[in-house]
Amino acid sequence: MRPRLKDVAELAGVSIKTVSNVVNDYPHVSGETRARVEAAIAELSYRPNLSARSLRAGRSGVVALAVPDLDNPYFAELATNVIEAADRRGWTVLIDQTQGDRAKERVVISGIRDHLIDGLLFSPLALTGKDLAGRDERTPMVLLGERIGTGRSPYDHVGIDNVAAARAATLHLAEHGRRRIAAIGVQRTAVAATGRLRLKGYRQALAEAGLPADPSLIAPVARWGRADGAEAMSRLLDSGAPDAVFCFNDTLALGALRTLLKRGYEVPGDVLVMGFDDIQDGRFATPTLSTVAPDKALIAQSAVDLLAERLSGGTDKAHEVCVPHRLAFRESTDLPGQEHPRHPAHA
Amino acid sequence: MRPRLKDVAELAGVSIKTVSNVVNDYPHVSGETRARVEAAIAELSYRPNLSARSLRAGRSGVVALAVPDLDNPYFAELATNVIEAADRRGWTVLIDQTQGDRAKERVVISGIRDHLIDGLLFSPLALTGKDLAGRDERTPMVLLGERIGTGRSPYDHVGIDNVAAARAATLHLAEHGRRRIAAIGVQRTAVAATGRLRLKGYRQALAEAGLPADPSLIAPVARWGRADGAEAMSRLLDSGAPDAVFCFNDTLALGALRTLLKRGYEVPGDVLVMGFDDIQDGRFATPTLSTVAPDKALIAQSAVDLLAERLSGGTDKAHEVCVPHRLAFRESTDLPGQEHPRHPAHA
DNA sequence: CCAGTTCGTTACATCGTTGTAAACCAGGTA
DNA sequence: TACCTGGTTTACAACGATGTAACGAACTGG
Repeated sequence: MRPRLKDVAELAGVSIKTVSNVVNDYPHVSGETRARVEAAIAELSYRPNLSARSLRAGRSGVVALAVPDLDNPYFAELATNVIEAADRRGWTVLIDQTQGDRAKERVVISGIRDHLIDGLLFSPLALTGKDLAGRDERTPMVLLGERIGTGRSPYDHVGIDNVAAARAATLHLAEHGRRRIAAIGVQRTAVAATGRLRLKGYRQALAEAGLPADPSLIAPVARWGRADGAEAMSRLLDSGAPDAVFCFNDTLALGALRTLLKRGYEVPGDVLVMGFDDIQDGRFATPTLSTVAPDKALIAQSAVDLLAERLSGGTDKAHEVCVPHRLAFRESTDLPGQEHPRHPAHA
Repeated sequence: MRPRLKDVAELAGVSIKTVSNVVNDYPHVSGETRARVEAAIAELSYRPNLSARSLRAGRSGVVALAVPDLDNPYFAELATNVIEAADRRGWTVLIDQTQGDRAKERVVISGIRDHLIDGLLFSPLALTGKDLAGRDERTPMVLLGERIGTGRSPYDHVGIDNVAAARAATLHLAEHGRRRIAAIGVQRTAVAATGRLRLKGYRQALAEAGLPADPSLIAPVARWGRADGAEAMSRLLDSGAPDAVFCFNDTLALGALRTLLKRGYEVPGDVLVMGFDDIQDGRFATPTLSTVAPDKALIAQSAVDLLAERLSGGTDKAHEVCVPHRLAFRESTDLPGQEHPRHPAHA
């Protein structure tokens, strides 16, 4: 079996506690004893039992990150950043995939892993305020991205200003003189707060630019995947072509781009395409994808910091962190005055 | 504080063990007692302490998945599948990112999380056989993808036939009559067994097709990202254009594709492009990316199954599982006789 | 009516660790 | 010599859950 403190203690001829003291760098251990214990530890290649430790300490050093789907590059990149930020604090990250499914999301917040995780970083899609209200508030939770419920929630939240970002993105399209600017990403069924906020920003921009709000230019989707974007774009083209399209995330945009190119439209010549999230794929698509770039590293870092504050018994008041974003103008919107190598085959 | 068995027991007026029996569906509990206990559990919303359980049981129900980088869609998709397969067994997955860094990989296999995880699913990049030899064999480990060392390793391994797959992919390019078939993905510095195997398959195919092995057509890269592929393609074009390119993974291929289109080449007209991994991005690139499609779900499932067998004290002999793959021919290689909508702007 | 069986419940020890408090052993002071 | 002081080490009791063995009660059959 695996060696325990007891085995090390016997081999070194000291008490269990002394070994524990050595392991934990307790100061008052004589050099000679320490050496003997360390030799014994090495010989048996002893490793502390983390389960016992966390039972004793009431802390496990593990936090959970719950996201809809790692297949989605945005969440994969977010997870990468979260894992790195957690690592800096010596935490381990455990990942739950909810598929954006309400039942699964409910399981995640229900404390199913209570006592295994010290905290939860949660990126919800389908939960309502009611679901949250029923939650036992034992394990601290920080919400990422989507804010749940309309009122003041008791949970820390990290996000970006979706309305402002969507507004700026849409305005950018309008500044190119485009007048039929479509939007892809509204979700009819789900709670989809994020989608609603981006829609709001889109509408604000249209109004600001003096453009009519044509409902036929708003393409609903079931999910935010590439296939959904492709299919939605197809519908838009069938029902009267737009001259620009703002997609609520990059995977939708890549899908839309695919449809456009496949059907012979030139991007950005015929249709401008703007995405949201700044996933890596967009930087290597042809044309490269203009997008809203949230500071993902900062989102992850802020979330981990908030959680750490909660864990150390910090403030009661729920914090609301708004992480900055910037717009990345690339070939798919071909901003004049900036250098953008046109695809020569189209030139 | 959080309720323990003891609190529930007191509330229900029974012993701790009886509550435990109810929680664990132990058969011999009278209906009346069970009801009372369940009521108490609900009232306190008691949750078992998983740390205590795993201390007692010697099992945590947590397995670790160590991959280079979730940013890479291949590993993100693999992780998705692993999490699903683990979920079916009631396991939780904890993710380590190694960045393909040898030091970090060594930490992962060194049992740093001994006793927290029951098993390890490991996708190594940089480790040598020597690193593995020094490992304490306490936590069962299953290797994914890369096989380590040349001889028989004591570890279970799940992978695909890289040589055969690369050979088939390259032959497909040759069958189109292309004679200057480049390869992107050789890594000079690292261990990179996978890259070597795919190179071997590539060479076999060239020989088989009676094509000369021109070393200037082999483009080395530092890593397997999009930027590396783009840059390698650029070098290939500068040093005498190839008429087809086999990339050792899809991100390299997407990078290469980007460079080709940016520099005015037509794909597949001027240059055929073939990738490896079948990540989702490739299906929505323009042109869509032909690729080798390993059965990722089966890889994940097999790995989890092997680990489960080890955990239940299974066989001593190391298992070697070879998961089937298929070739996905898409627009970037434009297989004649198959329907492939050409990009109308190019038609 | 009692031995034997089953059922429901319980006390206890244990998993491996660490905080607490107390014991121990110098060496120095009174 | 007796006492104190400080560093060093130790015994013990938790943390919360569960397997074991044993208990009393209710039931069976002879």
